[in-house]
Amino acid sequence: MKRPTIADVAQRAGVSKGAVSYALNGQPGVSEATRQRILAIATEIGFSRSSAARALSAATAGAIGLALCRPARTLGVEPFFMALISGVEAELSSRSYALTLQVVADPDAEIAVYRRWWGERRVDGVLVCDLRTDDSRIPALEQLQLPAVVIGGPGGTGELASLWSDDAAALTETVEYLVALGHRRIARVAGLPDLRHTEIRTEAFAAVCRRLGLVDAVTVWSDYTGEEGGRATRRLLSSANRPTAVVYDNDVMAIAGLSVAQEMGLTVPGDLSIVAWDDSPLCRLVHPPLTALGRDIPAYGAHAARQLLAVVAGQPAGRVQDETPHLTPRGSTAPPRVR
Amino acid sequence: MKRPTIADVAQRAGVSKGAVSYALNGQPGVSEATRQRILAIATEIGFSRSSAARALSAATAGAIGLALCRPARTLGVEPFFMALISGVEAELSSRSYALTLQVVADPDAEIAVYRRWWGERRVDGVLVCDLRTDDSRIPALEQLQLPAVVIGGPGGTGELASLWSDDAAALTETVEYLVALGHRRIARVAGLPDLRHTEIRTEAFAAVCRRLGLVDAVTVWSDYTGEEGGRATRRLLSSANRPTAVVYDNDVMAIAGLSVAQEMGLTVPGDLSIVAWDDSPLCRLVHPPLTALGRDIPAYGAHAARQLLAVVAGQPAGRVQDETPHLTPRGSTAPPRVR
DNA sequence: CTGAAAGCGCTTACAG
DNA sequence: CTGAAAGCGCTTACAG
Repeated sequence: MKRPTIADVAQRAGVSKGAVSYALNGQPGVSEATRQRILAIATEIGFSRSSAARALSAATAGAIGLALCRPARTLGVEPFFMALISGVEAELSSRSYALTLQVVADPDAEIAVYRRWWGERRVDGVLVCDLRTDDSRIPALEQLQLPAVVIGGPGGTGELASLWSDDAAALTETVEYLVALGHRRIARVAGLPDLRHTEIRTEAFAAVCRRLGLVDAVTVWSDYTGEEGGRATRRLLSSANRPTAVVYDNDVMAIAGLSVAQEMGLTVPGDLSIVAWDDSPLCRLVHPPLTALGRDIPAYGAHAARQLLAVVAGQPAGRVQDETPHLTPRGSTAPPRVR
Repeated sequence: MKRPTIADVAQRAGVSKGAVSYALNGQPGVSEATRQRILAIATEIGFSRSSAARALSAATAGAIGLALCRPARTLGVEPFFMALISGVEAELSSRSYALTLQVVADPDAEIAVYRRWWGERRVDGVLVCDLRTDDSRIPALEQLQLPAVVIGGPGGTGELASLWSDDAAALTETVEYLVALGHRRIARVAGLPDLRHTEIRTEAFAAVCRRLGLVDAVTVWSDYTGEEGGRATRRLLSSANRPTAVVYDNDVMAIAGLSVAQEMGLTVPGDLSIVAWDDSPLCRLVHPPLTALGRDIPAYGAHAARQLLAVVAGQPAGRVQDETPHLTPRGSTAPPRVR
């Protein structure tokens, strides 16, 4: 099947290629009647502009890039990324932008991808995930002047645009809720320590525990996998002065923690309260369903995409705050049973 | 930062743009010494070819497309797609191909996306997921002559290339295993009925149950969500002659089923054995860990990508069989407790 | 082995 | 409001 070109449309319409281009782009230069006729013909013969030709002459790729830097096994299990991507996608496709995805092994590889994308003019901008402490990707992107929106912060995003949510407030609210239930020994199973949001949560956790006088507050580090989350839980629950509540940095670890508690003969929430971060459907899959900190992830992705498109269009890079995660209490939290 | 072009490289090397192009493409037309010098200069000044210019002149997009047709909520929870994508990605990026992703609402929207991608020359080929019974995407792709590999089958893939795994054999093995344990009342919670692989599994289930004389074998339909999977399980377990074993079409429904069983006071595996399809890390997250039918999904994705690239390169469309899912027995299956 | 030139399909000043 | 033409950055026959 031969692909129709702009010349085919022009010929059919009896106008020049330039006129067709103006009509397609909604620019002045053609009368409204002509524009309508041209558009009708384009639709009729199933014409779509070559993205390559368009990119070459208009110097716009019509695509944005997302590089995911996590090992394949973590990527698969956490619903977070798919939810984010579906939101990004919804926003992009409504504006006829494509999403180019790449899985990378580490931040250096990710920088190399950005450099290549920039050189190839393959994307108009990128969405940056998993902001780290002292993140080498930030200066690299600034140097390339590749439009970018960092999903993360606040802080550590340099001159780049960013979209962040107030994890500190969410964590503080959670601890206050647990304390209100009567908990005094609260532990936290954190994600990777070099991620910026882990750091933010860790600081907030320390601050609220200090303020509320929780001396036994302990944070243990993990890597978001169920395996590690389970192991960390086993360690916490085996300690002499075991916690009566644990807050997990993602849902997968929380589910693993629940299963470890049950395996050790503890009742949830009687002996142990559990709170998960990221309220995916997984939290409602288990018994008891997990109390979780959640927010609308697809909306977050859509928001980031919209912001990136604005930056691509030349608007100044801003630091935008998204919805704060809110706590949905379910069956996994209750007052601690006296022992 | 100004992006270097092929002309910059040519000038630095003191050769023509054509020579640089030949050197970059590994084609004859330049001496080995010149080629090395050109490549060194290209690396030195950080040159990458414009994907747009390349696509326009070489008529190759350097990208393949993947349209995902599932509601956002299902997409997020099932680890299957992320695992598949990571495998696809690994194969593509090793060959410098990009992956263009799009989430669509239904098959018609998906066909529209294919048509647009084709018109825009945005992708060189597509990977087709979730093959349906009498799938309208197949004739549409055949008509467009857009290179494609259908992930699914056997059967129903028209003249297109396809990659399939023998789900019938896997399900048969599973039922035989359960019968060997002593189960006689086996139920199956199936995925969406119009998916080709659901149909294949349903037929295989009916066949093996007939062969082994299991008169109480029952299949109930669901939609892959935990919610529906849980509901289906509740229905099954409330029936007078409730099954002693249930096979689920994905891991999410199996986990929901486990939780429903526990909530109804049944012991797994004592009162009920559970088998999950798709052996993701989720299966090892719960207690007891789930016996599951699994295979290497990233490898499956990589295999499909490799096959698509071959089709794009002009090789004939074949029907390739991938690894058959194998059963990994864990704590959720045992001989039925006599009652 | 190398160079000059046409062409891929658009966009966009520039004249009319 | 419209047309003719240059140009985006490559690839690829075609001469030398």
